[in-house]
This record gives sequence, C-alpha cells and structure tokens, in this order.
Amino acid sequence: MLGLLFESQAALLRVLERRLDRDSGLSVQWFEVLVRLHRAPDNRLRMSDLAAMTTLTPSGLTRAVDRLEAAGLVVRESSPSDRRSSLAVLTPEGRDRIETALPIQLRHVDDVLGDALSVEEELVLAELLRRLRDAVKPAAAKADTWQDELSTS
Amino acid sequence: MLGLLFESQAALLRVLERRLDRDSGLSVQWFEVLVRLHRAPDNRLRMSDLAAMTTLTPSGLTRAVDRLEAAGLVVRESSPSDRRSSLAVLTPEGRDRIETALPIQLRHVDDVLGDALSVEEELVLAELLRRLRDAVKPAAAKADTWQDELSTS
DNA sequence: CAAGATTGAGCCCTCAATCTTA
DNA sequence: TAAGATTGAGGGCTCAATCTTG
Repeated sequence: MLGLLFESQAALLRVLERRLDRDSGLSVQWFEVLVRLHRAPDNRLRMSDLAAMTTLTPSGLTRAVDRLEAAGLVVRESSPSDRRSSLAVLTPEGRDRIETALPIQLRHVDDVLGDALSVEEELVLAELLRRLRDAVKPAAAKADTWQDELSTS
Repeated sequence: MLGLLFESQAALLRVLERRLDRDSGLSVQWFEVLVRLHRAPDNRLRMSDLAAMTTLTPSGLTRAVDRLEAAGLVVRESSPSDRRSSLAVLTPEGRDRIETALPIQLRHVDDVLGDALSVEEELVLAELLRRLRDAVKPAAAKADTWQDELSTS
C-alpha cells in the first residue's frame, strides 16, 4: 500500500515530467509554482505560503524562485505589511508560459489516467488522497486549488 | 487529482523518511532496495530487475548499490548465466539491518495511515493505485511483492 | 545491433545555520 | 524568542554516452 503509493507516483511523475519538459520546457517544480501563482489573487503569493502549497521546502522554493526569476517568469517584491516576507509575482511572460503549458499538460494527464481508471474511480481516488494528504500535511488543505484546475483529470 | 497524488505522496514521504532515518539510519532508497532483496529468493536480484522494482532508474540504482556496498549491507556478484549482468546480494549485516527496520517502519506507516483512512478505504486506495501503476509502469507489476509485506499497512 | 551496467556532467534538493524583522 | 527567508555544505538523482557481452 505504501509501496504502491510511492511507485505509482514515481512512475507517473517520470512519464509526465518528461512530456512537460519536452512540450513546455518546464520542470514539475516550476510548473507547480507557476500554477499556484497563476491562480492566486493578483498573481502573487508569499514565499512561505507558496512552499506550503507545493512539494518544496522553504529552502527549495527559494532556489526555485531564484531560477524562475533568472528566467524572467517571476519577480520578487517585498511585502508591504511585513518587511520580513517577500512575495513571488508572476510576470507577463510567466503568465503566457503557464497559460500555454497548462492545457497541454492536462491533456497528457487525461491520456495517462484515462487508460487506467474510469471517471468514477478517479473521483474516489481523489477523495481518498485528499484525506490522506490533509492528515499528513494540514497546511496544504487551506489553499486547496489544484483540484479545481485538475478535477477533470 | 494529479496534484493530490503528488502532494499526498510528497507529504507522506517527508514524514516517513524522517522517521526511517531517525530510527533505522536508512534512506527511503536504501530501504526499498533492502526490502526487495530480503524478499527475493536467495536474497539476490539482478541490478536491472531491482531497478524495475524500485523508484530508481538503472543509473540511480548503480549509485545506491555502490553506497550500500561501501556500508557493508550488500555485495555484488557476477551472474553465472549472463556475464553482462551483476547481482546484488544481501549480506548478513544487511539482513539484520532490514529485519530490524521493517517492523518499526510498518508501525509508523500504520500510525500515519490509520489516522486518515479506515481499513476498507485503504484496500480501495491500494487497488486503485495498483491499477494506476500497472498502466504507467508495467515492469513493476511482474515483481509485485510490496503489498504482501505491507498489506496490513 | 540490443541488453545490462556503469560513469561523467550537471542539476537541484534538503538540512542546519544565519540574518533580519515582529 | 519566534517567524520569514536565505545560504553554505553536502548528498543524490537523472540523462546521455560508453563499455562489455549476447
């Protein structure tokens, strides 16, 4: 059961990150960050909130945003309310990039999942995984936007 | 749905690898390899088969076995039937190590999963994940031993 | 030429420590 | 003292190329 979770995730990740890189030139981490920012109000999010929403640690997020900034897809702004925190903000170029990549990637997800599960089974799986995640990572439950975007996948 | 799979796996992995390292001094990759060898006939497996059973690529497996060998938990032997392939073999020390670690880690898995899901739900989740994995990584289905070991988890 | 295993190069992540502000 | 973010050190993984054997 635990092994299955790891294996299925790893195998799926292999296939999908390959396609994501080939079609859109993005890593999974970049994709995660850009999707979150794209859905966020005003296209901006605090670094620590972003870290809580993705599979990255705060440290990993810092490095990822460094590279996204160097690539021109994101910029950092300092928070007006709290001088300790900084905000990651999507640039117009980053916006274009994720808006192009998203529908392509969603189609790939459909392809892969559609072969294995029916629509009803996908819903059951999603529900069980949500419960699992919420138990292990409560922080993510608050900002739960992925499945809005990916619910048909 | 896709996001949930990644998130739940990542969050679970964080928690469990922490405990595995603290209690048994093993990484998840080492644990995977040792479990597979422990269950294999004669405690030995070809490198490529081992790679197909774990979340590692052939390349990653080579490095991991290098380190396991340096740690004295595994040794390499050349295959008698095919001079191209080598076999990873569990040492007595490796055997002790995994036999100590396994029950501890299974308890941790129970702790974490038990909070989130009922026994019936775990079975459903396992079945769905198995189908998903088999669709994406057919190679793993052949050597499907994890859930024997972890079915109660 | 294909299969099995390995290595060289490069990338990126994590932990722990550090710096700044609340 | 804690929260937010970052960096220094170290480790490990992947891809692509290579070497050996079938």
